[in-house]
Amino acid sequence: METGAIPLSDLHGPFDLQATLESGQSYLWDRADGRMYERTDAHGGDAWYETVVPPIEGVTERREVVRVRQADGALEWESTTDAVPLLTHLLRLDDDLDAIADAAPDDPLLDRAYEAYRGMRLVRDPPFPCLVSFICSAQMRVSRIHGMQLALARTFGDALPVDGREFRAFPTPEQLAARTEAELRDIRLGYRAPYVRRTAEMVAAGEADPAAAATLPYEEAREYLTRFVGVGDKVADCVLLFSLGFLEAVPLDTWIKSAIADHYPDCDRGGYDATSRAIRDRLGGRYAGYAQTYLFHYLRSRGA
DNA sequence: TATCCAAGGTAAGTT
DNA sequence: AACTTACCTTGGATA
Repeated sequence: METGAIPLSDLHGPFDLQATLESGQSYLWDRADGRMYERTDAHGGDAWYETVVPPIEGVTERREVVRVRQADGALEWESTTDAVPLLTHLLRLDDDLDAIADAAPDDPLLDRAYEAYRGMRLVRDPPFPCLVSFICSAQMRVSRIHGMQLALARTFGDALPVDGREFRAFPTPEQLAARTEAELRDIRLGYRAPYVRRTAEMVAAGEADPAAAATLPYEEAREYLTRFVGVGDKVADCVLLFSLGFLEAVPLDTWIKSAIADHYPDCDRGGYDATSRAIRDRLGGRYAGYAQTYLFHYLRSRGA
């Protein structure tokens, strides 16, 4: 594999790899030491993370393996290709985090969240794996959602031998569409099994394409994604935020709902659409999704 | 050791 | 359009 390093001094603002990859945004990376999501807040800071990336329009033409860790003020990487453009894309290294944090509204809770995990970036997952991840996320704990994606890759994905090791690609829409509901239930997807299968079938058949939502205005894009089975407003917002670059998207999950109840009660407008607009506005509009993700990680990881 | 409960919701059926 | 209910599975809490 090729190797290299990206000095963090090249970025706009700080960077925290562990917070970025273990904050419940992406479920597609695996931690090489097997200690993903463990509360070893001693530091865990220099662990290797690895993933297999599908072809991405304008970034990679083939499937590639990437490993990355944060050490000595740099992102060290190993990859089957030059990983600089790939990591820049996946980890949003071009985001000006200082500017984003500075533009955030003056709010005591949000200030604490930004302060606690400063350096956490939003991710940009490949669309189909992201869509499946969040279909699986319904009523699940973060660590189990991650386990489900690993199981999908191990059980149904292609093996990629590299340097004597075997990596597993996330299954393609065609591969998942070819499985039965029972086979998906066998790896403990539960009632999400038919949702994943049907959605994979829709994508494989060209009936709809999650990436196509990227060209639509935000609320139309959310509406578009809900055509997939198992995708409601919340899951659609997650895909828009964590894959398609809609930084204004605010997924209304259990944590943000309790934050609304406790801290922004006037933003509760009953339905999803209206509440979404109100909290998006309260969290700064354009980068409201960044604020949401900091709040989510802050509230969830301090066991409030 | 046994039981209960909630976990980054959604779809389908009622009112 | 707003409100109920069922849905797989399991780690962690409670008895």
